Amino acid sequence: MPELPEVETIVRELRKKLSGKKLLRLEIFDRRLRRLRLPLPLKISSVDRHGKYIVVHTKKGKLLLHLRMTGRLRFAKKVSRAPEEKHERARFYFGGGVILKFIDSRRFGTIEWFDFTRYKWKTEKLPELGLNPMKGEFNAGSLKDVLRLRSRAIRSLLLDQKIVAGLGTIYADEALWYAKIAPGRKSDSLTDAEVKRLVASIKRVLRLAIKKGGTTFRDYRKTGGDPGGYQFFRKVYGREGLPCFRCRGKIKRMKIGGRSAHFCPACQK
DNA sequence: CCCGGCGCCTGAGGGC
DNA sequence: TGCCCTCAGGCGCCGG
Repeated sequence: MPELPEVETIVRELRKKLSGKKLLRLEIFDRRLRRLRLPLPLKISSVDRHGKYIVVHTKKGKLLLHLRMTGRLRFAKKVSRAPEEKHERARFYFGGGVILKFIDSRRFGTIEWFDFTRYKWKTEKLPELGLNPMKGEFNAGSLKDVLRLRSRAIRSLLLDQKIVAGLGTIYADEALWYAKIAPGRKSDSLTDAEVKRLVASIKRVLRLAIKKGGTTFRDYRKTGGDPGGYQFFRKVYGREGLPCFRCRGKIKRMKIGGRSAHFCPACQK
C-alpha cells in the first residue's frame, strides 16, 4: 500500500528522470482509464507529491496519479506493442526513449488530468487534504486543534486524509507504537504530552521510511523494480503474535473502524 | 455536517 | 491438488 514514504520515493525518482522531458504519447490498456485525454505533447516542468498523490506539473495543466492499493510505476527501455506485464494498465512515452509503465493488479489506481483552462472554475474537484506531516505546519498545536474537534478512535483519524495527509495503515500503526498510544483511544482524550509524542513519532517514522525507500510488503516496488527497505524496521505492522520490541508483550491485531490495526496492548496505553 | 458501512477490484492464503 | 471462501485496504459515495 503506497503511503507517503512510498509515494515520496517514487516522486523523487520521477523528478530526476522526467523533469524537462516531453511526454509524447500515452497508451491505455484498461477500460477504466479510457476517458483520459491529454493535450500532447506536454513538457514536464516538475513532479511533486500531495499527500499520496503524484502531481506532474506542466504549463497546460496537472496530471494527478494515485496508486491506491497495488499501483506501480516502472521505467522501461524497450517495450513490445502489447502490454508486457499481466496488469499493465497504461504506458507513457517520453522524449529520449524513456518509457513509464503503470501497473495495477487491483485497478483502484487513478490517473486524472486537470487542465488549467478548465480547473480554475472547478477547483472543488481537486482533492482536499489536511496537514502535511513533513512540514512545519504539522506540530503539537495544529494537530491538537484538529483532534479536539472530533471524538473518534485516533487510528481512524490518522487515516483520514483531510486530517493528516499521507498516512495509511502501516505508518499510522507504526507511529502510534512509537508514541505509546493505543489505536482505539478517542482523539479528544489525548493529553498535550501524548499529542506531542504523536507528532514526533509520525515525523520520525516517515523520515526513516523515506530514507529506507518505503515498505515492500507485497506489491510496492520502486520505479526500477527494486523493493523498499522499511519492512526490516517495522515495529508492529504485520507482526501479529510476535513479541513487542519494547516490552516483549504480544503484538495484537484488532479491527478499528473496519480496518485492522496492529499494536502492543501492554505498552500502548 | 459527521460518521459508519459498502463497493470497487483481484490475488493470496487458509480450510477441507 | 483444487476449489471455495475470506481478507487485504485507500477512498468515494451513500444513507442514517
